[in-house]
Amino acid sequence: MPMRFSTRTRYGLRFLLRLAAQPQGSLLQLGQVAREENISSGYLEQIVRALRPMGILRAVRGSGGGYSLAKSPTDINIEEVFQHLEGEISPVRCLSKGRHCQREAHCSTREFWTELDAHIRSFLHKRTLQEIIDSEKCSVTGGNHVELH
Amino acid sequence: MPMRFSTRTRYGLRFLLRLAAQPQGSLLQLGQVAREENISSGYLEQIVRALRPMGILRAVRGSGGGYSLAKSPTDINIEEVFQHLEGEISPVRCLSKGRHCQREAHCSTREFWTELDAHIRSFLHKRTLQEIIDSEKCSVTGGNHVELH
DNA sequence: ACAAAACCTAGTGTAGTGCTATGTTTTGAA
DNA sequence: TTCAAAACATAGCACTACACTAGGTTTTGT
Repeated sequence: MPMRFSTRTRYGLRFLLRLAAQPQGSLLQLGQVAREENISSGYLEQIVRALRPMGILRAVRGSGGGYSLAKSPTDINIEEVFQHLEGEISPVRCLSKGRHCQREAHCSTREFWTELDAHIRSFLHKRTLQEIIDSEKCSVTGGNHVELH
Repeated sequence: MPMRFSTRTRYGLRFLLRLAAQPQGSLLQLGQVAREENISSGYLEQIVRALRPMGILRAVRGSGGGYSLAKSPTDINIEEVFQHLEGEISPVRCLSKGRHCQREAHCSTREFWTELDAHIRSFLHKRTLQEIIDSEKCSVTGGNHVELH
């Protein structure tokens, strides 16, 4: 039933959006996000760890610490974010880099999967974090905080 | 790591392509496809069963029976095929029909997921089985039949 | 009658998801 | 200099979905 992004990707994206919503330079604590988004903080820590190599996070350790964005949301590419969170985004395994499919040479569907892969990737590649912020509905009715996870 | 289509979808598509490659009206046996594509015939039967409600298959039972396409490949839509094989194609669960997500009203990412969903769907919706046949490479080197599954 | 095909259902090993538990290290404040 | 609060880190575990296998039944040509 999948062909789905995991919670890792969904939660990770939401975390980044929270950071982006903060005033420039101010720190946001992971625990607070976890509480507000109703996500286990231990789990969220793992997710955030996957993002660290990207270099888009500034972390301040110790009491009073927290996270902020190290780059502007306009410079944070969603394809790259998803690659770090999801690991890989190919719609079929034989397109994963490093993989070598034996059918390759005479596969009747490879061309199709390649095109689909490119189509999805190009969508993600064109997007930045800022664009997701911009596309948010203005009709945020706020108030209750019953979330799903 | 997924965000992947399952083998059901991949095998099912390959089965349909085999049928399409047959001369008009002639029958192709599932067992033969299974052997040639190196797929378990029991598993392929389950997959083919999922396609039956679509009405694109003509099955002849009994000895000497087999399958053929009940529609022209130009009239077989890939989105519909995938929906039958995969069950559902939403990149996130909360977009599945019938599902009601509690975050819906104030979700900062819903708009984004909706757009991605539409983007993938439109790609699949535009395609027919015939177009996949046409996009096959002509460089089919044939000969060896070492397949992966 | 028999074989060969389509048709059908239940069960099963494995991998990956979505966590929890349990730490260690860093740092500001008392 | 102790304490608490934060980031940082690793192992393990329950559950689900995937990818099958096993073992049938029904239909039909020879």
